[in-house]
Amino acid sequence: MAKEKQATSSDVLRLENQLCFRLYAASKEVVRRYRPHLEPLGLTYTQYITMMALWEEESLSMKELGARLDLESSTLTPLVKKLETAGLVTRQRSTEDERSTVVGLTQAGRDLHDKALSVPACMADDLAIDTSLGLQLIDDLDELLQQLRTDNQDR
Amino acid sequence: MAKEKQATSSDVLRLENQLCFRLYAASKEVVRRYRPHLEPLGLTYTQYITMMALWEEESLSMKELGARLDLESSTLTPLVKKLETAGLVTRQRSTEDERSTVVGLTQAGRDLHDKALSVPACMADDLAIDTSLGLQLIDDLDELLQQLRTDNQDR
DNA sequence: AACGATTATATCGCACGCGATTTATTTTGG
DNA sequence: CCAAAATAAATCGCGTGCGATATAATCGTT
Repeated sequence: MAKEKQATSSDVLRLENQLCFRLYAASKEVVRRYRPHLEPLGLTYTQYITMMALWEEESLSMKELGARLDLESSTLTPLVKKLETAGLVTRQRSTEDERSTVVGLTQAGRDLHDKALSVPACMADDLAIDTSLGLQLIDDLDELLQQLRTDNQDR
Repeated sequence: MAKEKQATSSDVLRLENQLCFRLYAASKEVVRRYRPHLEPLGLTYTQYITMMALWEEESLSMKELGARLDLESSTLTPLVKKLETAGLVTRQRSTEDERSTVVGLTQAGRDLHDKALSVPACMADDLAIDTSLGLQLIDDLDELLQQLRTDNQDR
């Protein structure tokens, strides 16, 4: 392997693998760290981001939820049903388009918002990520996601 | 900590502000993009990175594999058993420490390496990530992972 | 040597996550 | 106006992913 600065073709090929694996590892690690903070709320990470979307909008269709969370209906349907069973959300067919299912918050779901307010601060403490690194990663991940989604269209 | 722009409590909860969500979304998207390239090999992404580790080392214990891939034995055991069923790897108890299970490559597993060589190039084409963005993300994710793992120790 | 602690895997239960398919509803083109 | 295409959810099957626990082997201490 070349030791100097020069990038060989195998370096370039390896880049994709390395980037993917690091994303995969970092994502799993951060979600793992969420678990203890979310457990008192009775939520998993995916349920938590679903509730976050609803705390912002109060009510969203399954399609809108899927677009925001980047999840398929096959993932979302059972997940939202669990939240419904837990008494946090309601599910009902839209009156204007009966193909659409609208998910809304119950009072218990709204109430959970207050308890959830402490989660980001706890996570910030727990992760103890350097702030400038965090901000830079957010920017770069946004750019990555945008690049991934724009060239999604020619597939 | 204090910025000129004060963050409100609801800003803190906002989906778009969360590093974690971006990692989660980016990781899923990249793994999704791998799928069509790995399907001809009969591998999932997790199976692929497992085989990559073995193509590098020829033989690894379950513990070593878990450390490399950042996976628990509860994930790894069934996964490696599937690779064994597919005829790609062997599993046997270590003779020197019978607690340890050693995973090795079969000839079919070694042969698969050649077919897999084209995958990173296909992914590089497919993702079409800006090189400097990719390199920067790798560096930043490395730093993130290191920070996560060092303060893991006081938990 | 003995036995409690540690270590390496394996097992179990639960929750994603998605492609493929199905069902119900709306939209559209002739 | 109506059948075909498109759309929105739901369902199914399979493969992770992990915490909790179980099991077996080794280590450490006396």
